[in-house]
Amino acid sequence: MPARRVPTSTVSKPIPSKKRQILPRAVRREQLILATMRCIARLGLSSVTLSQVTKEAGLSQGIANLHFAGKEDLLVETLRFVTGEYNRGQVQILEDPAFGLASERLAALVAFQFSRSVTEETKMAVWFAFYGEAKSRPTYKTICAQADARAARLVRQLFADVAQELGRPIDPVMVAEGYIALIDGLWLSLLLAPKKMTRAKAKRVAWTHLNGIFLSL
Amino acid sequence: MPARRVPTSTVSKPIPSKKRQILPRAVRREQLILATMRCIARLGLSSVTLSQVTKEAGLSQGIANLHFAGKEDLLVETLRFVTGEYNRGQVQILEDPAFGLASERLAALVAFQFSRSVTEETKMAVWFAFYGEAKSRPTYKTICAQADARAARLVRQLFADVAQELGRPIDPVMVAEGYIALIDGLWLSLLLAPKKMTRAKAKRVAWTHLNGIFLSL
DNA sequence: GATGAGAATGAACGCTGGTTCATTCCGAGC
DNA sequence: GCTCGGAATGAACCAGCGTTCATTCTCATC
Repeated sequence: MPARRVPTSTVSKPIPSKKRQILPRAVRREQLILATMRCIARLGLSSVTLSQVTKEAGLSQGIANLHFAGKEDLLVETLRFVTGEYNRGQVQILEDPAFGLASERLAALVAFQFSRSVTEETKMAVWFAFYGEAKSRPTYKTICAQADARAARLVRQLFADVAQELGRPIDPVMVAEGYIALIDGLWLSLLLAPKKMTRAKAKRVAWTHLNGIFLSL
Repeated sequence: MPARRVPTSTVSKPIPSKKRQILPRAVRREQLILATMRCIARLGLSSVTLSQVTKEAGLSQGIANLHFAGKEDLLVETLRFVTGEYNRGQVQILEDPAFGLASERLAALVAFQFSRSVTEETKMAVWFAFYGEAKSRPTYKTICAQADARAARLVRQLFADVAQELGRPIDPVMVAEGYIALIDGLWLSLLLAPKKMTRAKAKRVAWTHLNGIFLSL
């Protein structure tokens, strides 16, 4: 059974409409956040400028400060956007009552983590750009830590269920830690060396790991 | 048998000497590189300024441009410094003729990868700061890719040896890919959540993974 | 001790980028 | 169709940063 489709946004440039128009605050904020993501992926977090972002969004220079408290706030909201989207997708799978077996749920999780939508180049570039700065930026660090903690909790629960289902005495905490680290590392390969690491290959590596964990003697 | 000690630098602030003095170019360059590392760890790659770096090094404003082609060049050399040091350490273990068994070599590798010196906060912060920007900076990307490729080659060879030694039919390429991803992910945890992920725990997670790979049925 | 080559300094310069705000103009409500 | 609140604009402002270079000072050599 394939995992139910999780609603995720795609980050591509919209058609430019020449005429000035007034739109709801929420729409403008999202336009700017998506433009920011594209800019981060193209230029890197340290070279993103507001004039680049607003040009990318097809809007005027000053608009970022109209809908966000400033550049830093826009960046923080961009990070929240990415982590929030991922967390919602994960929750949707891990709390979906449609799954009968925990192992099916695990299969859905793996599929989700290496789905096109999650491993989209732009999103992963944003993700790791913020991770790279998180060490020295308390705000980023907090957001990342919260997202990680939420994700870890779900994965631990899932692994405990799988272990019970298979009658295997594993330590869910340690195993979850390892699995999450593996996924992070695979995403990094996917981002930096997409020629060498494809989605399919990454998925196979993840399964090899899981088999080693759950089917070992 | 413990792995032979690999010579690695520690990144701590030197005693400030008030008097102006003339030192060899190589010394000045290293001073500046080490100061840059500390600044990146403290401020993040996107907020590093030359006046911060030179102040950290206890030197004058213009000195960076005297010994490096410019700020960008200093940053690139800093990245090279970190990747180079890691690669040399790895090579030293994996080509040390003193090891009899491949599995002992593997144990030494794991010990090295989670040694104090390698997992020093400052170095890992620098490492991931550059990885976060690598996507959008061809120069960084190239250096990271070369370092990764060198590391991967060594690990593949080692895994092939271990597999043969244990009489296990594994695919060294896939297994190496997975192991490397795991290590990267563990380093990330170590950097971002040192309260939750300690060196000892990370090592145990790595060994659990390896046991799953090499001792599974 | 004197001297010169060049290492080191740090003030000054120009540019870049975030922020501000006077002005423009959209569109909901009457 | 008119009007007015406020969304959107973009030029101007200014702080901060990288870079330069005239000047200072060190030390190897004689």
